[in-house]
Amino acid sequence: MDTKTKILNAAENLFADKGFTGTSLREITSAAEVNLAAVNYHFGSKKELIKALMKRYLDVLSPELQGSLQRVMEDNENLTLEQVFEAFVEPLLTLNQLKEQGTSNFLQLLGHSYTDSQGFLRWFITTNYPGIIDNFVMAVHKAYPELSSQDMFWRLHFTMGTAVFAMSSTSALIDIAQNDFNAEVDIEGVIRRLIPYVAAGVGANTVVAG
Amino acid sequence: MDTKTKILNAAENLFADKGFTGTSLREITSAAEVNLAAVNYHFGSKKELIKALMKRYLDVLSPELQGSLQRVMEDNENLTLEQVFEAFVEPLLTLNQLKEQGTSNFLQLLGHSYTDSQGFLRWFITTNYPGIIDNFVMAVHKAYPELSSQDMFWRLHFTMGTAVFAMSSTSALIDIAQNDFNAEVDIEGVIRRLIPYVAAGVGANTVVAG
DNA sequence: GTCTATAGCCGGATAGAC
DNA sequence: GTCTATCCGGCTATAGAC
Repeated sequence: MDTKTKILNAAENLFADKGFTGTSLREITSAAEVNLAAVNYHFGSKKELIKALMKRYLDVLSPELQGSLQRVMEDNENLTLEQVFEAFVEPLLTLNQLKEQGTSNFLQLLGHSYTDSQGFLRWFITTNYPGIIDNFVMAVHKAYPELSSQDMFWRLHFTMGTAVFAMSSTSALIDIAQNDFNAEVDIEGVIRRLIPYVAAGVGANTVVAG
Repeated sequence: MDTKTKILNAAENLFADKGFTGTSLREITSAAEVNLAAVNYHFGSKKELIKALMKRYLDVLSPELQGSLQRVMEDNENLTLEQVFEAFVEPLLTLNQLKEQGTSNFLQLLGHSYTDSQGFLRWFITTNYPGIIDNFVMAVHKAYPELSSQDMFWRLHFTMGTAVFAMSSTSALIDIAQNDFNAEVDIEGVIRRLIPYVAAGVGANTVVAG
Protein backbone atom coordinates (compact mmCIF):
# COMPACT_ATOMS: atom_id res chain seq x y z
CA MET A 1 0.00 0.00 0.00
CA ASP A 2 1.43 3.37 -0.92
CA THR A 3 1.78 6.29 1.44
CA LYS A 4 -1.08 8.24 -0.08
CA THR A 5 -3.53 5.40 0.46
CA LYS A 6 -2.24 4.72 3.96
CA ILE A 7 -2.92 8.35 4.83
CA LEU A 8 -6.39 8.29 3.29
CA ASN A 9 -7.38 5.17 5.20
CA ALA A 10 -6.05 6.33 8.54
CA ALA A 11 -7.51 9.81 8.13
CA GLU A 12 -10.90 8.42 7.23
CA ASN A 13 -11.20 6.32 10.35
CA LEU A 14 -10.04 9.11 12.64
CA PHE A 15 -12.12 11.83 11.01
CA ALA A 16 -15.23 9.65 11.09
CA ASP A 17 -14.70 9.01 14.77
CA LYS A 18 -13.58 12.39 16.08
CA GLY A 19 -14.49 14.93 13.44
CA PHE A 20 -12.21 17.10 11.34
CA THR A 21 -11.26 19.74 13.88
CA GLY A 22 -10.87 17.05 16.52
CA THR A 23 -8.24 15.13 14.56
CA SER A 24 -4.69 16.35 14.07
CA LEU A 25 -2.24 15.54 11.30
CA ARG A 26 0.02 14.05 13.94
CA GLU A 27 -2.62 11.50 14.89
CA ILE A 28 -3.24 10.67 11.26
CA THR A 29 0.37 10.21 10.24
CA SER A 30 1.23 8.19 13.30
CA ALA A 31 -1.79 5.91 12.79
CA ALA A 32 -0.83 5.56 9.14
CA GLU A 33 2.78 4.93 10.16
CA VAL A 34 4.08 7.55 7.78
CA ASN A 35 6.03 10.72 8.31
CA LEU A 36 4.33 13.85 9.58
CA ALA A 37 5.31 15.82 6.50
CA ALA A 38 3.75 13.29 4.14
CA VAL A 39 0.27 14.76 4.32
CA ASN A 40 1.39 18.14 3.12
CA TYR A 41 3.61 16.61 0.48
CA HIS A 42 0.87 14.41 -0.99
CA PHE A 43 -2.22 16.54 -0.44
CA GLY A 44 -1.01 20.07 0.13
CA SER A 45 -2.98 20.76 3.27
CA LYS A 46 -5.38 19.26 5.75
CA LYS A 47 -8.32 20.81 3.92
CA GLU A 48 -7.32 19.22 0.63
CA LEU A 49 -6.94 15.87 2.35
CA ILE A 50 -10.52 16.12 3.55
CA LYS A 51 -11.74 16.95 0.08
CA ALA A 52 -9.82 14.03 -1.43
CA LEU A 53 -11.37 11.75 1.18
CA MET A 54 -14.91 12.77 0.31
CA LYS A 55 -14.18 12.66 -3.39
CA ARG A 56 -13.08 9.02 -3.15
CA TYR A 57 -16.60 8.12 -2.04
CA LEU A 58 -18.68 10.68 -3.90
CA ASP A 59 -17.21 9.73 -7.27
CA VAL A 60 -18.48 6.20 -6.71
CA LEU A 61 -21.73 7.02 -4.97
CA SER A 62 -22.98 9.77 -7.24
CA PRO A 63 -23.42 7.75 -10.47
CA GLU A 64 -24.67 4.69 -8.57
CA LEU A 65 -27.28 6.73 -6.81
CA GLN A 66 -28.43 8.62 -9.87
CA GLY A 67 -28.81 5.35 -11.74
CA SER A 68 -30.70 3.76 -8.90
CA LEU A 69 -33.08 6.69 -8.55
CA GLN A 70 -33.69 6.85 -12.28
CA ARG A 71 -34.45 3.15 -12.42
CA VAL A 72 -36.94 3.35 -9.57
CA MET A 73 -38.65 6.28 -11.23
CA GLU A 74 -38.94 4.60 -14.61
CA ASP A 75 -40.17 1.25 -13.41
CA ASN A 76 -42.97 2.48 -11.21
CA GLU A 77 -46.26 4.03 -12.10
CA ASN A 78 -47.25 4.37 -8.46
CA LEU A 79 -43.98 5.23 -6.87
CA THR A 80 -43.96 5.27 -3.06
CA LEU A 81 -41.65 7.21 -0.79
CA GLU A 82 -40.41 3.96 0.71
CA GLN A 83 -39.27 2.91 -2.73
CA VAL A 84 -37.44 6.19 -3.18
CA PHE A 85 -35.53 5.72 0.04
CA GLU A 86 -34.94 2.04 -0.69
CA ALA A 87 -33.11 3.22 -3.77
CA PHE A 88 -30.41 4.61 -1.50
CA VAL A 89 -29.58 1.34 0.21
CA GLU A 90 -27.73 -0.49 -2.54
CA PRO A 91 -25.61 2.45 -3.70
CA LEU A 92 -24.65 3.20 -0.12
CA LEU A 93 -23.73 -0.40 0.57
CA THR A 94 -21.48 -0.56 -2.50
CA LEU A 95 -19.21 1.82 -0.58
CA ASN A 96 -18.26 -1.11 1.60
CA GLN A 97 -16.39 -2.47 -1.41
CA LEU A 98 -14.07 0.53 -1.41
CA LYS A 99 -13.03 -0.05 2.15
CA GLU A 100 -14.12 -1.93 5.22
CA GLN A 101 -16.75 0.16 7.03
CA GLY A 102 -16.91 2.34 3.95
CA THR A 103 -20.63 3.01 4.16
CA SER A 104 -20.69 3.99 7.77
CA ASN A 105 -17.46 5.96 7.51
CA PHE A 106 -18.76 7.95 4.58
CA LEU A 107 -22.03 8.78 6.28
CA GLN A 108 -20.24 9.82 9.43
CA LEU A 109 -17.93 12.06 7.46
CA LEU A 110 -20.97 13.56 5.81
CA GLY A 111 -22.37 14.25 9.25
CA HIS A 112 -19.24 15.99 10.40
CA SER A 113 -19.14 18.00 7.21
CA TYR A 114 -22.36 19.66 8.29
CA THR A 115 -21.32 20.61 11.79
CA ASP A 116 -17.53 20.96 11.58
CA SER A 117 -15.61 23.61 9.75
CA GLN A 118 -18.28 26.22 9.07
CA GLY A 119 -19.82 24.36 6.19
CA PHE A 120 -17.02 24.52 3.64
CA LEU A 121 -17.63 20.87 2.82
CA ARG A 122 -21.35 21.38 2.45
CA TRP A 123 -20.46 23.92 -0.20
CA PHE A 124 -18.00 21.54 -1.82
CA ILE A 125 -20.58 18.78 -2.10
CA THR A 126 -23.52 20.81 -3.33
CA THR A 127 -21.47 22.59 -5.98
CA ASN A 128 -19.64 19.48 -7.20
CA TYR A 129 -22.41 16.90 -7.04
CA PRO A 130 -25.65 18.75 -7.68
CA GLY A 131 -27.14 15.77 -9.51
CA ILE A 132 -27.58 13.81 -6.30
CA ILE A 133 -29.91 16.33 -4.76
CA ASP A 134 -31.77 17.11 -7.99
CA ASN A 135 -32.59 13.49 -8.69
CA PHE A 136 -33.67 12.93 -5.15
CA VAL A 137 -36.03 15.89 -5.20
CA MET A 138 -37.50 14.70 -8.50
CA ALA A 139 -38.13 11.23 -7.14
CA VAL A 140 -39.77 12.53 -3.98
CA HIS A 141 -41.90 14.85 -6.05
CA LYS A 142 -43.07 11.96 -8.21
CA ALA A 143 -43.97 9.88 -5.17
CA TYR A 144 -45.68 12.75 -3.35
CA PRO A 145 -46.70 15.47 -5.82
CA GLU A 146 -48.89 17.31 -3.34
CA LEU A 147 -45.92 18.25 -1.16
CA SER A 148 -45.24 21.96 -1.54
CA SER A 149 -41.72 23.02 -2.42
CA GLN A 150 -41.40 24.65 0.95
CA ASP A 151 -42.34 21.51 2.83
CA MET A 152 -40.09 19.58 0.49
CA PHE A 153 -37.20 21.82 1.42
CA TRP A 154 -37.62 21.40 5.15
CA ARG A 155 -38.38 17.72 5.11
CA LEU A 156 -35.43 16.87 2.94
CA HIS A 157 -33.18 18.70 5.34
CA PHE A 158 -34.78 16.93 8.27
CA THR A 159 -34.20 13.65 6.47
CA MET A 160 -30.61 14.45 5.71
CA GLY A 161 -30.17 15.30 9.36
CA THR A 162 -31.80 12.15 10.57
CA ALA A 163 -29.68 9.93 8.38
CA VAL A 164 -26.44 11.72 9.00
CA PHE A 165 -26.94 11.96 12.72
CA ALA A 166 -28.00 8.34 13.03
CA MET A 167 -24.77 7.36 11.34
CA SER A 168 -22.63 9.64 13.48
CA SER A 169 -23.74 7.86 16.61
CA THR A 170 -24.24 4.45 15.08
CA SER A 171 -21.25 2.73 16.62
CA ALA A 172 -22.34 3.78 20.11
CA LEU A 173 -25.98 2.93 19.44
CA ILE A 174 -25.19 -0.51 18.05
CA ASP A 175 -23.29 -1.34 21.21
CA ILE A 176 -26.18 -0.26 23.42
CA ALA A 177 -28.71 -2.12 21.29
CA GLN A 178 -26.70 -5.30 21.46
CA ASN A 179 -26.48 -5.08 25.23
CA ASP A 180 -30.13 -4.23 25.76
CA PHE A 181 -31.74 -6.52 23.22
CA ASN A 182 -29.12 -9.13 22.44
CA ALA A 183 -29.81 -8.23 18.87
CA GLU A 184 -27.23 -8.31 16.14
CA VAL A 185 -27.32 -5.00 14.36
CA ASP A 186 -25.09 -3.81 11.58
CA ILE A 187 -25.00 -0.73 9.43
CA GLU A 188 -27.42 -2.23 6.92
CA GLY A 189 -29.80 -3.02 9.75
CA VAL A 190 -29.76 0.59 10.90
CA ILE A 191 -30.36 1.85 7.37
CA ARG A 192 -33.29 -0.52 6.98
CA ARG A 193 -34.79 0.74 10.23
CA LEU A 194 -34.25 4.29 9.09
CA ILE A 195 -36.20 3.91 5.85
CA PRO A 196 -39.74 3.53 7.24
CA TYR A 197 -39.00 6.36 9.66
CA VAL A 198 -37.92 8.94 7.12
CA ALA A 199 -40.43 7.77 4.51
CA ALA A 200 -43.24 8.33 7.00
CA GLY A 201 -41.76 11.68 8.02
CA VAL A 202 -41.52 13.01 4.49
CA GLY A 203 -44.96 11.61 3.73
CA ALA A 204 -46.66 13.14 6.75
CA ASN A 205 -49.78 15.16 6.13
CA THR A 206 -49.12 18.84 5.83
CA VAL A 207 -50.60 20.84 8.66
CA VAL A 208 -48.44 23.93 8.81
CA ALA A 209 -49.66 27.03 7.04
CA GLY A 210 -47.33 29.24 5.02
CA MET B 1 -23.91 42.16 34.61
CA ASP B 2 -21.22 40.28 36.47
CA THR B 3 -18.23 38.63 34.85
CA LYS B 4 -19.53 35.13 35.28
CA THR B 5 -22.73 35.91 33.39
CA LYS B 6 -20.89 37.82 30.71
CA ILE B 7 -18.74 34.74 30.10
CA LEU B 8 -21.72 32.41 30.04
CA ASN B 9 -23.56 34.53 27.50
CA ALA B 10 -20.60 35.02 25.19
CA ALA B 11 -19.59 31.36 25.41
CA GLU B 12 -23.10 30.20 24.64
CA ASN B 13 -23.35 32.16 21.40
CA LEU B 14 -19.94 31.09 20.20
CA PHE B 15 -20.30 27.43 21.17
CA ALA B 16 -23.72 27.24 19.53
CA ASP B 17 -22.30 28.66 16.34
CA LYS B 18 -18.92 26.94 16.06
CA GLY B 19 -19.01 24.00 18.42
CA PHE B 20 -16.97 23.36 21.53
CA THR B 21 -13.69 22.34 19.98
CA GLY B 22 -14.05 25.09 17.39
CA THR B 23 -14.22 27.87 19.99
CA SER B 24 -11.27 29.02 22.06
CA LEU B 25 -11.22 30.64 25.46
CA ARG B 26 -9.54 33.61 23.88
CA GLU B 27 -12.50 34.15 21.55
CA ILE B 28 -14.90 33.82 24.44
CA THR B 29 -13.18 36.21 26.82
CA SER B 30 -12.63 38.81 24.14
CA ALA B 31 -16.28 38.64 23.05
CA ALA B 32 -17.33 38.89 26.69
CA GLU B 33 -14.88 41.75 27.19
CA VAL B 34 -13.34 40.13 30.24
CA ASN B 35 -9.85 38.97 31.01
CA LEU B 36 -8.54 35.72 29.57
CA ALA B 37 -7.86 34.31 33.02
CA ALA B 38 -11.44 34.88 34.15
CA VAL B 39 -12.79 31.64 32.72
CA ASN B 40 -10.41 29.54 34.71
CA TYR B 41 -10.92 31.64 37.80
CA HIS B 42 -14.73 31.40 37.72
CA PHE B 43 -15.26 27.97 36.22
CA GLY B 44 -12.03 26.06 36.67
CA SER B 45 -11.70 24.85 33.10
CA LYS B 46 -13.28 24.96 29.68
CA LYS B 47 -15.02 21.65 30.32
CA GLU B 48 -16.65 22.95 33.50
CA LEU B 49 -17.77 26.07 31.66
CA ILE B 50 -19.55 23.88 29.12
CA LYS B 51 -21.27 21.92 31.87
CA ALA B 52 -22.38 25.10 33.63
CA LEU B 53 -23.79 26.33 30.35
CA MET B 54 -25.91 23.26 29.82
CA LYS B 55 -26.96 23.19 33.45
CA ARG B 56 -28.37 26.71 33.18
CA TYR B 57 -30.86 25.44 30.61
CA LEU B 58 -31.45 21.89 31.77
CA ASP B 59 -32.39 22.99 35.28
CA VAL B 60 -35.19 25.04 33.77
CA LEU B 61 -36.18 22.70 30.99
CA SER B 62 -36.27 19.45 32.91
CA PRO B 63 -39.12 20.24 35.34
CA GLU B 64 -41.06 22.17 32.69
CA LEU B 65 -40.87 19.26 30.31
CA GLN B 66 -41.76 16.63 32.86
CA GLY B 67 -44.77 18.65 33.93
CA SER B 68 -45.87 19.19 30.36
CA LEU B 69 -45.55 15.51 29.48
CA GLN B 70 -47.40 14.44 32.60
CA ARG B 71 -50.22 16.86 31.87
CA VAL B 72 -50.63 15.63 28.34
CA MET B 73 -50.70 12.04 29.54
CA GLU B 74 -53.29 12.67 32.22
CA ASP B 75 -55.66 14.73 30.14
CA ASN B 76 -55.91 12.40 27.19
CA GLU B 77 -57.60 9.07 26.84
CA ASN B 78 -56.59 8.75 23.20
CA LEU B 79 -53.17 10.30 23.26
CA THR B 80 -51.58 10.85 19.85
CA LEU B 81 -47.91 11.07 19.02
CA GLU B 82 -48.42 14.58 17.72
CA GLN B 83 -49.69 15.57 21.13
CA VAL B 84 -46.63 14.06 22.77
CA PHE B 85 -44.31 16.07 20.59
CA GLU B 86 -46.44 19.18 20.94
CA ALA B 87 -45.76 18.91 24.65
CA PHE B 88 -42.14 19.82 23.92
CA VAL B 89 -42.88 23.12 22.26
CA GLU B 90 -43.88 25.24 25.21
CA PRO B 91 -41.13 24.09 27.59
CA LEU B 92 -38.56 24.64 24.86
CA LEU B 93 -39.87 28.11 24.11
CA THR B 94 -39.69 29.13 27.76
CA LEU B 95 -35.92 28.96 27.33
CA ASN B 96 -36.21 32.18 25.35
CA GLN B 97 -36.99 33.88 28.62
CA LEU B 98 -33.60 32.97 30.02
CA LYS B 99 -31.81 34.63 27.17
CA GLU B 100 -32.47 35.91 23.69
CA GLN B 101 -32.22 32.99 21.27
CA GLY B 102 -32.23 30.70 24.29
CA THR B 103 -34.24 27.94 22.65
CA SER B 104 -32.21 27.73 19.51
CA ASN B 105 -28.92 28.13 21.35
CA PHE B 106 -29.77 25.33 23.73
CA LEU B 107 -30.79 22.96 20.95
CA GLN B 108 -27.68 23.76 18.99
CA LEU B 109 -25.51 23.12 22.02
CA LEU B 110 -27.31 19.82 22.45
CA GLY B 111 -26.48 19.01 18.87
CA HIS B 112 -22.81 19.76 19.34
CA SER B 113 -22.76 17.75 22.54
CA TYR B 114 -23.47 14.67 20.49
CA THR B 115 -20.78 15.11 17.89
CA ASP B 116 -18.10 17.15 19.67
CA SER B 117 -15.91 16.02 22.49
CA GLN B 118 -16.34 12.25 22.37
CA GLY B 119 -19.71 12.26 24.04
CA PHE B 120 -18.74 13.41 27.52
CA LEU B 121 -21.73 15.74 27.51
CA ARG B 122 -24.09 13.00 26.41
CA TRP B 123 -22.98 11.14 29.48
CA PHE B 124 -23.44 14.22 31.65
CA ILE B 125 -27.01 14.75 30.47
CA THR B 126 -28.23 11.18 30.65
CA THR B 127 -26.83 10.63 34.11
CA ASN B 128 -28.00 13.95 35.55
CA TYR B 129 -31.39 14.29 33.92
CA PRO B 130 -32.72 10.77 33.43
CA GLY B 131 -36.30 11.88 34.08
CA ILE B 132 -36.52 13.64 30.73
CA ILE B 133 -35.96 10.49 28.74
CA ASP B 134 -38.07 8.26 31.02
CA ASN B 135 -41.12 10.48 30.79
CA PHE B 136 -40.76 10.80 27.09
CA VAL B 137 -40.60 7.05 26.60
CA MET B 138 -43.66 6.59 28.79
CA ALA B 139 -45.66 9.12 26.81
CA VAL B 140 -44.69 7.60 23.47
CA HIS B 141 -45.60 4.17 24.81
CA LYS B 142 -49.03 5.39 25.84
CA ALA B 143 -49.65 6.94 22.44
CA TYR B 144 -48.34 3.95 20.50
CA PRO B 145 -48.40 0.83 22.72
CA GLU B 146 -47.77 -1.57 19.84
CA LEU B 147 -44.31 -0.19 19.24
CA SER B 148 -41.74 -2.74 20.41
CA SER B 149 -39.07 -1.57 22.80
CA GLN B 150 -36.49 -2.18 20.15
CA ASP B 151 -38.25 -0.01 17.60
CA MET B 152 -38.85 2.51 20.35
CA PHE B 153 -35.13 2.64 21.02
CA TRP B 154 -34.13 3.26 17.44
CA ARG B 155 -36.88 5.68 16.62
CA LEU B 156 -36.28 7.83 19.67
CA HIS B 157 -32.66 8.09 18.69
CA PHE B 158 -33.60 8.94 15.15
CA THR B 159 -35.92 11.60 16.52
CA MET B 160 -33.29 13.03 18.80
CA GLY B 161 -30.99 13.16 15.80
CA THR B 162 -33.51 14.84 13.59
CA ALA B 163 -34.28 17.53 16.12
CA VAL B 164 -30.73 18.17 17.16
CA PHE B 165 -29.40 18.23 13.65
CA ALA B 166 -32.17 20.48 12.42
CA MET B 167 -31.24 22.95 15.13
CA SER B 168 -27.53 22.78 14.40
CA SER B 169 -28.08 23.94 10.86
CA THR B 170 -31.13 26.08 11.52
CA SER B 171 -29.48 29.45 11.10
CA ALA B 172 -28.14 28.48 7.69
CA LEU B 173 -31.42 26.86 6.66
CA ILE B 174 -33.52 29.82 7.72
CA ASP B 175 -31.40 32.08 5.53
CA ILE B 176 -31.81 29.81 2.52
CA ALA B 177 -35.53 29.44 3.11
CA GLN B 178 -36.02 33.17 3.32
CA ASN B 179 -34.15 33.67 0.06
CA ASP B 180 -35.92 30.88 -1.80
CA PHE B 181 -39.46 31.36 -0.52
CA ASN B 182 -39.55 34.89 0.85
CA ALA B 183 -40.97 33.24 3.91
CA GLU B 184 -40.40 34.46 7.42
CA VAL B 185 -39.21 31.54 9.48
CA ASP B 186 -38.16 31.53 13.10
CA ILE B 187 -37.14 28.86 15.53
CA GLU B 188 -40.73 28.20 16.55
CA GLY B 189 -41.67 27.80 12.91
CA VAL B 190 -38.97 25.17 12.44
CA ILE B 191 -40.09 23.31 15.56
CA ARG B 192 -43.67 23.32 14.32
CA ARG B 193 -42.59 21.91 10.99
CA LEU B 194 -40.55 19.29 12.77
CA ILE B 195 -43.44 17.92 14.81
CA PRO B 196 -45.51 16.27 12.06
CA TYR B 197 -42.30 14.89 10.59
CA VAL B 198 -41.04 13.15 13.71
CA ALA B 199 -44.53 12.15 14.85
CA ALA B 200 -45.09 10.39 11.53
CA GLY B 201 -41.64 8.81 11.73
CA VAL B 202 -42.13 7.40 15.20
CA GLY B 203 -45.63 6.29 14.27
CA ALA B 204 -44.62 4.52 11.07
CA ASN B 205 -45.79 0.96 10.64
CA THR B 206 -43.22 -1.55 11.71
CA VAL B 207 -41.89 -3.58 8.86
CA VAL B 208 -38.44 -4.66 10.00
CA ALA B 209 -38.07 -8.06 11.51
CA GLY B 210 -35.85 -8.69 14.53
C1' DG C 1 9.69 10.56 -1.94
C1' DT C 2 10.99 10.44 2.64
C1' DC C 3 13.06 12.10 6.50
C1' DT C 4 14.53 15.63 10.53
C1' DA C 5 14.20 19.85 12.36
C1' DT C 6 12.06 23.81 13.18
C1' DA C 7 9.44 28.01 12.32
C1' DG C 8 5.48 30.36 13.85
C1' DC C 9 1.27 30.31 15.84
C1' DC C 10 -2.52 29.23 18.95
C1' DG C 11 -4.38 26.39 22.53
C1' DG C 12 -5.48 25.86 27.83
C1' DA C 13 -3.91 26.80 32.11
C1' DT C 14 -1.39 29.19 35.96
C1' DA C 15 1.72 32.26 38.90
C1' DG C 16 1.90 36.26 41.09
C1' DA C 17 1.41 41.45 41.28
C1' DC C 18 -2.17 44.58 42.35
C1' DG D 1 -11.58 39.58 41.52
C1' DT D 2 -8.89 41.24 37.95
C1' DC D 3 -4.89 41.95 35.54
C1' DT D 4 -0.15 40.83 32.96
C1' DA D 5 3.06 37.76 31.73
C1' DT D 6 4.31 33.44 30.76
C1' DC D 7 4.69 28.32 30.60
C1' DC D 8 4.25 24.53 27.88
C1' DG D 9 2.31 21.67 24.75
C1' DG D 10 0.07 20.90 20.32
C1' DC D 11 -0.98 22.58 15.95
C1' DT D 12 -0.16 23.21 10.60
C1' DA D 13 3.12 23.96 7.48
C1' DT D 14 7.70 24.26 5.36
C1' DA D 15 12.84 24.26 4.56
C1' DG D 16 16.39 21.53 3.39
C1' DA D 17 19.36 17.22 3.88
C1' DC D 18 19.38 12.68 2.03
